[in-house]
Amino acid sequence: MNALFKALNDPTRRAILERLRGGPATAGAIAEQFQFSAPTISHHLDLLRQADLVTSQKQGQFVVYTLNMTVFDELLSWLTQFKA
Amino acid sequence: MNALFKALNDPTRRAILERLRGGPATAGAIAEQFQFSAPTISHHLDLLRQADLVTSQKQGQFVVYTLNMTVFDELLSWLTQFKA
DNA sequence: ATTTTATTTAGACATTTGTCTAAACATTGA
DNA sequence: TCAATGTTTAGACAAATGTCTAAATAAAAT
Repeated sequence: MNALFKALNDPTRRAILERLRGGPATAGAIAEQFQFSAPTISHHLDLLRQADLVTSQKQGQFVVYTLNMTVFDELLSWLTQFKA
Repeated sequence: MNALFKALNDPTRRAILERLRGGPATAGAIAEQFQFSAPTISHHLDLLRQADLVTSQKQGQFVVYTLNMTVFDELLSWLTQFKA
């Protein structure tokens, strides 16, 4: 839960999630979208993975990142606690 | 949206929200629940207010904090974007 | 009036965070 | 085998964050 909120607390990481909503993408393809360096994006992807918001599979020299929507359920149920 | 995620990215602040789920409470009553100093809790409450997650009304020498559930809708709709 | 109680503001300080460049690692292609 | 490409790791650094104590502000009680 901590890792989840931590991961979401950055506009770049949220933008990455939104990008991944359109389907899986390689680290490089994701990085192209932003002005930041590849290592910076790699670090953001790492935090997203730590929060289990994305998964990664190595495909040759590429690493493909995929959105993991399962975790959103956890957030949703935390949230629903307040809807009343 | 930034202030919202920022406010949620702290276990103490989330605990305050859950406390407030049981009804409004004064700054002092909230502070009692935690090991942190009153100024620290005051600062947390300030961040929650900046995110519009709570409102505050002064009542005599007390300040009463109330949960604002409206903002959860915003978060919910951001979230639903991913459910599909 | 003065003191007590409730809360916030100010300032300090250690830790965490987001970014970078340089270097390492791994895979593909010549 | 060597060079190019894609990605991550390591280390540095400024900025942001969470905490504290001391002081300020405001209302209530004596």
